Amino acid sequence: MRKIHDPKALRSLMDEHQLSGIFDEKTEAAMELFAFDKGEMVCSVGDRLEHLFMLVKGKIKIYKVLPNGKAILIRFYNPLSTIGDLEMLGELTVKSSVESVNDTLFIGIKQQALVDTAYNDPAFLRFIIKHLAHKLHTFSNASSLNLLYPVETRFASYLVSITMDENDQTQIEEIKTAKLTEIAEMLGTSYRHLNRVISQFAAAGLVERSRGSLFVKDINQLKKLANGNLYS
Amino acid sequence: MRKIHDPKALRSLMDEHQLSGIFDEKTEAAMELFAFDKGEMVCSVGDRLEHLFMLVKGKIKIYKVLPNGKAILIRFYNPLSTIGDLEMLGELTVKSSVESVNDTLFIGIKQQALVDTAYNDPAFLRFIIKHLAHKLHTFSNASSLNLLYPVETRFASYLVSITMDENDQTQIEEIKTAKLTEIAEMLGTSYRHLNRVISQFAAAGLVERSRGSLFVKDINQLKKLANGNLYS
DNA sequence: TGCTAAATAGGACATATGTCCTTTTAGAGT
DNA sequence: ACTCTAAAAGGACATATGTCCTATTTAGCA
Repeated sequence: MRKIHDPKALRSLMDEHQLSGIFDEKTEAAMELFAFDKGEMVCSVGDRLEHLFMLVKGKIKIYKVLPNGKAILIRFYNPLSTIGDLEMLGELTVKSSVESVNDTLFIGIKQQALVDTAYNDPAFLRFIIKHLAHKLHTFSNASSLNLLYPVETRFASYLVSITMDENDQTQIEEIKTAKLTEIAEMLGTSYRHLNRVISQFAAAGLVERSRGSLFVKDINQLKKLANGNLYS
Repeated sequence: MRKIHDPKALRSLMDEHQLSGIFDEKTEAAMELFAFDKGEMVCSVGDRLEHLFMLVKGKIKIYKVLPNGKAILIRFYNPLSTIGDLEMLGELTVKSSVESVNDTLFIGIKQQALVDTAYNDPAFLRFIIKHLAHKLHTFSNASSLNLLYPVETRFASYLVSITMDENDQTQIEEIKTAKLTEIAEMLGTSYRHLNRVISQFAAAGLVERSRGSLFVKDINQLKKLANGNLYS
């Protein structure tokens, strides 16, 4: 995590996401810009967050570590999304892990500034509520669907999510299988089964596998399989 | 839905749930008491809510109707929970269906009153945020677990949820299988498979089946199977 | 009471997925 | 280049669940 002191960039990002002028000045004054690198953890279970973050650029991955020690993918977030809203205003410690999928930028508000100013700014609080509501809604969608669709569909969706950026442009076509095991866990399935699905995709020409990497070959077909991109 | 004009009861329920004095007077003044009967719908998909409700007594069931027309259980709520927060402050129309499991009481705040007063009451907004955060948290828990546990576990959990009241007392032991088909949908499984699980439970003496009703015989054993009651 | 339609239960088989192992491959180190 | 080890791939079989169909029961009604 790097703090970036660049008021002009901050202002421009706020404009881009229509954040300017809706909060009171004290809240705005407390905002700073932060950058995370690809693969960097934004927060982990048990952390005590020092900032409330609003994702303004890049993509992040939310997952949960279960009692049995396994991780399961909850979803991806694109801008504009908030991180730490639960923790700041409800629970105490982080309950999910958040990882930066590519290079990301966040607008952050320090905990103390929240207490001093944003806590009493109805516009800010309504902003948070709106985003929480959106999270809850998309999340309940995703998870009902999760229950209903096979791993094949979920994996296609995962590939699409990780391959497309926020403007629906193909971003990467090669996926480093950090460990396929991890992806399997994320999808709530076993490594063995994920493997089967990959073989199947490979046979159909949707992906190509070589030396521990996956290459997406036919993103459009994958999109069809994904049934409307569950993880977005 | 019946509006109940009983300021004393309202006051006493607010006390019981530590709601007194945390909002500003205008917000409090806008609160009214509502009752729903067992089985009554609190809201359905597409509705435009006229009130924000806080469940103060009884139990409600949240489910979602999917594109394919099927319904799937999201969860049960006990007091104190809010209904309509998303709709009032984020989305426009109701996205999930809410049904009163038994006789319930809600504190309601009319939409107009929200706009006039509660919208600008930071304490109230923080209250909503806290409850949204809790929903999101418990919900993400439940749904990750859902992905991991078999129908057997989910059904045991369903039985426990519907059988226990908010004080963990056994409430009903007979379950009218309104239509087992519906329960199957709620659990995201097929009628056929639910049937298998029931037979299995019956064979193990956990439930008894007769003339379209289910009788819970061994709630403790069911609790064990439920693995910590996913739906709560 | 007997008849019929709908609800319920269950049989047979197919598919999705999990578990456990074995084989193959890719790289690191010599 | 050779060997060794860990990651990756995949075979074999078991289990969970879905689909389709048939048998049985229930409940209303003639």
